[in-house]
Amino acid sequence: MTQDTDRKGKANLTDIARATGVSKMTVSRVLRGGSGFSDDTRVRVEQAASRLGYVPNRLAAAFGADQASTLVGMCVPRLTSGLFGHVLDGVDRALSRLGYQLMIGSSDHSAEQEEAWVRQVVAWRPAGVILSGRTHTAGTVDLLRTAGMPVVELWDLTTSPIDMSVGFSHHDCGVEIGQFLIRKGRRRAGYVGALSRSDVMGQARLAGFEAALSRAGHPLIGREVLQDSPGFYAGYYGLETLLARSPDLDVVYFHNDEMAIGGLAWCASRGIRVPEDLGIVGWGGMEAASVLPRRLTTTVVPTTAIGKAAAEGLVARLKGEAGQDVTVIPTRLVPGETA
Amino acid sequence: MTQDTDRKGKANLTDIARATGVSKMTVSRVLRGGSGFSDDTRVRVEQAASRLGYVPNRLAAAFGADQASTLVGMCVPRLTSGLFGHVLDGVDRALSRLGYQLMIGSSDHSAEQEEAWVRQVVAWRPAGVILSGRTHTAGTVDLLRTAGMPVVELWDLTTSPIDMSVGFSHHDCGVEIGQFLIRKGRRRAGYVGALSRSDVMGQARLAGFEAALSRAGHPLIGREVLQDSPGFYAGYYGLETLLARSPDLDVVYFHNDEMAIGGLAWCASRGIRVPEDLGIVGWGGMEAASVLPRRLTTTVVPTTAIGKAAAEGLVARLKGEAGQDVTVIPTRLVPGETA
DNA sequence: TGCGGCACGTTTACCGGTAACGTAGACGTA
DNA sequence: TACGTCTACGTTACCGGTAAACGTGCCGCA
Repeated sequence: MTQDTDRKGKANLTDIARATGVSKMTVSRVLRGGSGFSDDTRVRVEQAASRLGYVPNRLAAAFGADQASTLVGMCVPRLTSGLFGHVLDGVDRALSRLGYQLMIGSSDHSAEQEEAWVRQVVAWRPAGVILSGRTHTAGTVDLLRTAGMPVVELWDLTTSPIDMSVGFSHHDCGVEIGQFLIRKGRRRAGYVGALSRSDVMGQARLAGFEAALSRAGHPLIGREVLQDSPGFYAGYYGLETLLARSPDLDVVYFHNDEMAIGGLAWCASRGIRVPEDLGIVGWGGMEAASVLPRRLTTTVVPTTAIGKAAAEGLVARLKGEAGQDVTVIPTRLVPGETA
Repeated sequence: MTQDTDRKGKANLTDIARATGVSKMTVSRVLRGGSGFSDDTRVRVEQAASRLGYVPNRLAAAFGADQASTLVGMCVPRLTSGLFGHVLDGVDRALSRLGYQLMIGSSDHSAEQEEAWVRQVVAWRPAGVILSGRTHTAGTVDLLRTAGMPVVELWDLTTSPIDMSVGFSHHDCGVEIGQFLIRKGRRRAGYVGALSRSDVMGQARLAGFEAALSRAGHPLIGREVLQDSPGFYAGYYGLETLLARSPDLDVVYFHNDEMAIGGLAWCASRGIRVPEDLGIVGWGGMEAASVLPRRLTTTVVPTTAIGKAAAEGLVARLKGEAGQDVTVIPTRLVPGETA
């Protein structure tokens, strides 16, 4: 009795087996909901388990049955990004519903930091890994290939994924905005971005934007890319700097909505009318953007859906279901009233 | 030679031992950087390890040496919250620098969902757990107490933590804003909030706010608490609803900055002058708030610092250093220009 | 010459689960 | 009665590390 009640917080299968008078294998079978035991045994095992405050040891289970654990690793560029918060949320909801646990890390837009994280996380023998973007070091790819676990690359589509890819094309977002602005009659476009380390995805949008403008015969006039985090301040001061150099722009494409809102704030402070004097275009689909006095012209990214699709694709592959290698989750251009 | 080069992605200590001609215990010591081996042995082991593409198995390590793993669990109310994104970032940076891995989950402001998550995560025998808020089920507390691992409750301070507490008092935030508004001559205050499930922390701010107003003899006139997520929309329409009922308010305290910005947008659309006709006060210290045409009156929360302090406190306890049980990270009232 | 001590190892046991296989008894059937 | 089959368990081995205990050979020193 004494050893029953003084739960030291560490009852294991053997303790339950002893208390019940069966073998620990039988206890394991009952607790995992298998078969091969009587109803009477099941009840006695369950009671003993709850009386002893048994907490299963997944470490031992995942290690012993050397097959897949229920751990999934995910690496995002920045944890402070509102967009990736929604992606994470989509992943987390889908995974926890399916009984998986999420390990996260951030790369700070550095492929080297991503590799360091992958090296750490692979040591935990996770069931699968979700990465952001398509730019990885050779070491990262090697590590994941030899580990032989499902890998989803999300956010920026690639036609030759390590394993699976979920997202959209950043380049095409830029192209779409470029064509849209040309149709709206804009002819003198500028760009304001921010480069935290090597954010290749923002660069891909810019490249698409430039390509579309050039094809239309009205190439990009000026650009201002700050070495700063892509937030409101960077947009505010970035626009100021850009217009000091190129005062005759008629529209500015921003790295994202936060920066575009910073740009709008700067226009408001200088009495510049939007969109009459200057068009302002963002990217990302921040919630804030849709409640501004004027709806921001931007590209809305279905963040939660991307996270959900990535998680579900991963789990499908784990269960042996043949899923698609590349899943496109389309973005949506919202015309808004600022361009 | 063949078995050397055909790495099936699963070399273990025994393989390296065989390749090097030493025992696996010696390999273990070398790879963990201990002592008790010659320089020659070290070099040969390291070379064999890299040649075989050895990836340590932390599952086995954490399980075998049944002492602490390097896993840390953290549960936040919502992954999509900008503030908690920064907290997560602070935790993640501190932990990864110290060699720990982060497992996350979200409770959606539900103590029951938090308990379900704790039950999952404790099964992984993490080194420690970080929770958000001070409201937990009895089951959660029990689980963590018997598991006997360090626990940090962050965000909302409690004087009787499960183990450790890092953050500030939400109640005091409300009191401070209440006193501030009274000093500024406001006499007819309202409140607009949103209640996603049981967000007790917003309620604590409201309670503090009301108490301060009542003590000053000018109690809260009206409130509007929406059953919605506390974003821009909720602030916009919440203010509209509140003012329809109580048109003569002279200041409104919002659940957070997002909602306050929604409120500002509504005022702008109706030609209501801020702060002359109506004061607007937020909470949280969103980056956006400081670049608005008028700086928002709000309380800035040092989110990253809280995350960092929580992670470092946890690790300090793991290393046996005696840390504080309760760490106060003060918030800062920013007067702004909207009240 | 013998002894202690150090540097450099090896051996053994074990963590807590799970897979694979073994087995006793009940029951059905030819 | 002999044989097969099913149910409800028990036994054993093993996953890949780690801790602790236990060898060695060589050195210096009394």
